[in-house]
Amino acid sequence: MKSITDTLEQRISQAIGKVTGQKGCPALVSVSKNPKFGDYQVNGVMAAAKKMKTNPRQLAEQIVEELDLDDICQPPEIAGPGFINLRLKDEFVAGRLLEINSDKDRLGIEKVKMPKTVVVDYSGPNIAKQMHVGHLRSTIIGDCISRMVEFEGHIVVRQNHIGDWGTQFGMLIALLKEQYPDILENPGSVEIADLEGFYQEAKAKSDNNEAFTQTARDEVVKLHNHDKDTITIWQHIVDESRKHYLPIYQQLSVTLNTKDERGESFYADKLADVVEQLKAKKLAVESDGAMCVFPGDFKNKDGEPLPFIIQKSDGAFLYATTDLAAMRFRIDELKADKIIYVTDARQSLHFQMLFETAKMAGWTNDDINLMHVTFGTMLGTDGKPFKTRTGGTVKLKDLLEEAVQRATAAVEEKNPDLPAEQKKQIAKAIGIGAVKYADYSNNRNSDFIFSFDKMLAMEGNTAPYMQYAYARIKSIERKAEDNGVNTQNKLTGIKQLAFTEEAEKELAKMLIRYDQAIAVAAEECRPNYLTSYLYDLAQSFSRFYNACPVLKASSDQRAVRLLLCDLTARTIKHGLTELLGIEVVEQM
RNA sequence: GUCCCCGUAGCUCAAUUGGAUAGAGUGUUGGCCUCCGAAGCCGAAGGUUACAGGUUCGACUCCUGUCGGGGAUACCA
Repeated sequence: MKSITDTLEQRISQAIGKVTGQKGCPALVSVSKNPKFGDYQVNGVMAAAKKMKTNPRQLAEQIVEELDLDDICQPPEIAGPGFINLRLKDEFVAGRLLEINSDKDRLGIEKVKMPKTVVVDYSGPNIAKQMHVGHLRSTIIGDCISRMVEFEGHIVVRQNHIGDWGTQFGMLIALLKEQYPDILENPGSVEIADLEGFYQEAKAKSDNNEAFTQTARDEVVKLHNHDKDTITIWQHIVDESRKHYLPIYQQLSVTLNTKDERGESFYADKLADVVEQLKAKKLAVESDGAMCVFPGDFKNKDGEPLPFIIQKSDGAFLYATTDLAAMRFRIDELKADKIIYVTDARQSLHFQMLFETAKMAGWTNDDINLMHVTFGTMLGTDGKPFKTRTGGTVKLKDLLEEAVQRATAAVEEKNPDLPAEQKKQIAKAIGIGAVKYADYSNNRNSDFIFSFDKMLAMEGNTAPYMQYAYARIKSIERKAEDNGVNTQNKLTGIKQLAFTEEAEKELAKMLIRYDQAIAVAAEECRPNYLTSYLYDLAQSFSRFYNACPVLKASSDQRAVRLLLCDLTARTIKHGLTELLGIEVVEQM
């Protein structure tokens, strides 16, 4: 079914067009902030009046004359300088709820009619090292974007642009060869249990031992020349590394898989061609020994044109080259209509130059939407970059473990009598959910202060609050079941409902807005719009819960209220598990 | 120097991109459990949206400038 905002937007825009005789005067329908102004408000009349050089209130009256919204709204009201305020009819709201109720999978939300191919580039860990907190935001924000866009009905191609080809692999290969001289005979027998330790060891040796440094350099050259033995060892390191980061994706309920990996190594043999073509197009020129493109009018600190360096003076390629190759692959082979890059804000200049260069080269055009989705830095409670007490980087694994541990303590305190296995599962859902939700609920552009205490707080806009709201509803349904009322049986095939209490209506109106929340969050790539909606919904439910007894209500009322409970639970569950990748629990 | 992001209640943050009286949480404070899970709900207090101009019916939002914080800025990614 079509979203209410879209329906209203369409009909009212049409009426505006008819009255003014002009195209391009959108109705600009939005949800009213203040209930005094109804449920939805039309903001576009003032702009249209300006265009027509006419009185906005009069224009609004003419538009209202022309409007037929009787099936949806009560008679529209004109207010202020020329707003049109709309109040939904109870019957319409009830009808919507019944439609949502009858669609178990998609809660009545239509798929887009014209699916696009959307490439989402996110996570992208440097796999020589263990994943640390710096990877968290890209990983989960990108995952939520992928899930939302996919749910809308677009074709999402996830791309995990892993760092698997850098110079650091030279020293890892050299060290592995040194420690296990017979590794080539049986690479599978060698395990790297402590990836980070192994990296540190290689780095220390590289810093202090010239002979080793030279060997490492030689290995890089061999790697890039596809030397068979070196490639074998490299592949082994990649495989070992994968054993470390795939479980973290799994723990985070991140949808990335091995098949989504398309890292630096994949593009390695496409880089020379990128440079050749840019040279042929006369875009790349030599400057200070390096091959550079000078896109746009970016300046360096001396006020001179800023180069986008695609080949170093020693002949090596850089991430600019790789990103250009990747963009060509995504547009030419993956047929991307849109590419979303989820990386921190510090890389914004790089992406501006990348996009500009690709445009100059004719590798992309205005039909392809290139979007750099930025996010701020993760800070500690002291406001400084998030580090361990000793100043090291925080490993993602440790961070998640601590979150689960803290959640375990909370569950133990609140609900000690649950079976141990269930407590464990709840603690995991709460702990991991808290970490993810805290990040999602923040505006991604702001720097984000990481605080276990805040995110695990049981009150406020947190994962536990959302999970609690869900668990409470499930508790009602269990109680109903005990009284011989099966909620699903009761609600299947329900044909009509009537609201009696204000709290019921408020909750119902929240429920029918879920599609709009997803649409906006996906469009802007802002998960916090979604969490914000879910939180409003949960609060709306809590008010309803306090005001309207469900099980003790009369039979008719009970049916309406059970439906409201069930749809709330399904919406929260869908939002959390399907779109945010956060588990819900039946009890907590 | 140039460019980008940010500056909103004591604190942590929103504000659907130009809409009406700037909202939540937390903290402070007053109330609500013989009633479906109080990890909850209702109320009070708390603001010159850093500052100064400008654009217009209307500005936290757009433009100009100033102050303050962060980041980027030639061969790491």
